[in-house]
Amino acid sequence: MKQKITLKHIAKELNVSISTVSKALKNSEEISRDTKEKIQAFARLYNYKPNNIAISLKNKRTKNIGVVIPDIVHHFFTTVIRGIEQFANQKGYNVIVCLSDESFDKEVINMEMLANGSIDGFIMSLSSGTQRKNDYEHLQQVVEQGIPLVLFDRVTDQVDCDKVVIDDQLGAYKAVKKLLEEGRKRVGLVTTEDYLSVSNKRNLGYEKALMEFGLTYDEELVLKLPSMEVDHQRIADFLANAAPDGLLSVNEIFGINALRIARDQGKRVPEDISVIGFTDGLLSQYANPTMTAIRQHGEEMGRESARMLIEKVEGQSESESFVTKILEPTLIERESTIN
Amino acid sequence: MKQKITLKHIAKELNVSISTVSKALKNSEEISRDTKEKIQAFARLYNYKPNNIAISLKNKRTKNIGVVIPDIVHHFFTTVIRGIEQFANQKGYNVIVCLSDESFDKEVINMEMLANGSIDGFIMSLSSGTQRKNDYEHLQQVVEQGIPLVLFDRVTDQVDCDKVVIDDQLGAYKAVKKLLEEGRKRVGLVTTEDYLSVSNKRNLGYEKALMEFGLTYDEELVLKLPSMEVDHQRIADFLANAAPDGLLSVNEIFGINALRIARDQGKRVPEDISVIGFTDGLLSQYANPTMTAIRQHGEEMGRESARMLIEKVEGQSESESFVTKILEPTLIERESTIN
DNA sequence: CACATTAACGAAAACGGTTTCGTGTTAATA
DNA sequence: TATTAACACGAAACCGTTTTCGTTAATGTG
Repeated sequence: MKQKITLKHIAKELNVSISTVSKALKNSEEISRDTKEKIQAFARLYNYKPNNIAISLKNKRTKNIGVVIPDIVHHFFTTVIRGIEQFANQKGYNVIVCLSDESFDKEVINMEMLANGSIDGFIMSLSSGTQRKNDYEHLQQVVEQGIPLVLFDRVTDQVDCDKVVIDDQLGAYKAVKKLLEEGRKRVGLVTTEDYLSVSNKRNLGYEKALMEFGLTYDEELVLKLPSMEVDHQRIADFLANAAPDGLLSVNEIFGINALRIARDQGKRVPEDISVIGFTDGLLSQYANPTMTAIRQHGEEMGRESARMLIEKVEGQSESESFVTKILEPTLIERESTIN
Repeated sequence: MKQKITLKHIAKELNVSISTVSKALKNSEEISRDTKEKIQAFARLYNYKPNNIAISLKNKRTKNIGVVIPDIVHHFFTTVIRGIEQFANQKGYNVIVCLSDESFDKEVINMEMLANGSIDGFIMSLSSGTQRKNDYEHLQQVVEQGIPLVLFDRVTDQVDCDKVVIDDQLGAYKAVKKLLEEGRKRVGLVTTEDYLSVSNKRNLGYEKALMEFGLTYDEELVLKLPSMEVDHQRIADFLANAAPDGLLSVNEIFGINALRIARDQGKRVPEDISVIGFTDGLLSQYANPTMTAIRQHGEEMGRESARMLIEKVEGQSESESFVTKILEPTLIERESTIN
């Protein structure tokens, strides 16, 4: 087993000091050509690579960024990670992924683990547990310690930091407008309970579009599910009782299920009911019929988050200015609505 | 901005030495009750947390594990990561995710970055680029340096290390057997070119089942796609020309597409053609018709990989014994086959 | 020849911990 | 009273780098 070689080894072997080796490998002017060549050759021969940990300790910079997300088995988050990776990697950063599993406690634990020197900054999306609890002390702490933080998608205005979101209200508005322009009269909404920031905004967009078309918000047409779990029965009952002729779902999975259930109930899609779902993941593309969707641009969101974070991390500027970047959602029309 | 507090700060503030503080916080017997209480109270008050990097440097253990996978926007890998996270987190480890993007070069770069002290061990699945190139030097190097390595799913027997796979051959065999038992006479296979280890084994299982039913391997019934890209045209041509009445796909996405294309060609599924796809991700569950699938047990694979890796990392045993854990694939029957 | 300058290198501190090995003080023992 | 053991703590090495600040010897200058 070839143990990793250190400066000390090289120094001893070549009868020079550690500092000389260090300088030689950095091509310092201080060291003579002869010595540098000798040392560099030796280092190359033994495949010397500096120890990241030691360097991190010295510079107080790890070149790691911590990403904390609620769930990874979720196409949207997965595309965001890809975007983050893309940008971060190219800048020489590694990505440490932690899953909060939608739990406040896990979110806190993960952040505390990472905040003790393991990372240079955080990119995160709040767990539903955290949004429900409405407690952001752990984020405040991180910010106070001077660790850069970028929030994406599920954000809160109770924490001052950089943020990247899509215009959720606009997205919902676009979708509902599309449905109303099709001539739908009873446009329903499948959403989660109010604690989730994004759902909230999407609900607003839904209302706004209704108003604009002279319709009023009808509670009967809104199904609020308590969690991310798909509750088939409640969706089925909702579709049967409220009898919507258009439907917006705040996420993909509810939308896909609604689509299926509607068909099982003998409704034709899109003739009897047209459906639009948020996110635009693989399921929307491959469902039958394919589902019209609001694209959230996860990859761009990830890249942008990484860009903003790394700028803060590397920026010497102590400027306490935070920006919120708002991406525009795109309506992708497919078979579940009328073209 | 509250800067993180260190042992040195506490020591100075309390007029004791750094060693005393360190020992006191570890509740060492060496330190008097009074002093310990004083120090511990102070540390708690200022929310002292030891610096991970410093500890890592000292113990030469980072409590990080590196996961290198070809792609993250892929349900299977995503479930594996979740399994890894689950186990690793509970053991106090963080997970650094790197994407090779199916590229040999990126795989090498990522591993080299991490191998210089950033992680205690690797869990990885080979990129297609690597399998195509058939070059595993970077893995050999890691192993030689004494860094534990666990390969999962896409493995190679050219590297001696722990491995976790499903019995791909058996999976394909089960699927094809199911199709043949339905009475299918022309069972086709959609696969990738031979360089991918898993595809290879699945092809073998396909052949084995055919043989067992007295059929011979017919090249016309096998479509080998050159990459992971979905080539609609070739799939359509294949379905039209070879006219299979049963189909196994080595991955989900090819399967789903084949299913769609077959229907577009006027074929009824499963009456005219029944389809089984590997992986069993969300698409299989939500396709229309839902797709019968070979479940790969990604989460279990992840947990198992993490378990094996951490055992090696923490095990003092220099036992050079490597095991390959083989998980049994499960056939999940759905609408795309006849029950 | 005395002095200043420069080239080439090493010693040591620092990053933030852990840990081994003293060392001074006090109390117990002979 | 002299010896010893236990107690409570500090000094220093160490992990692997980087970097500042000497230090030495050779060279150049007047």
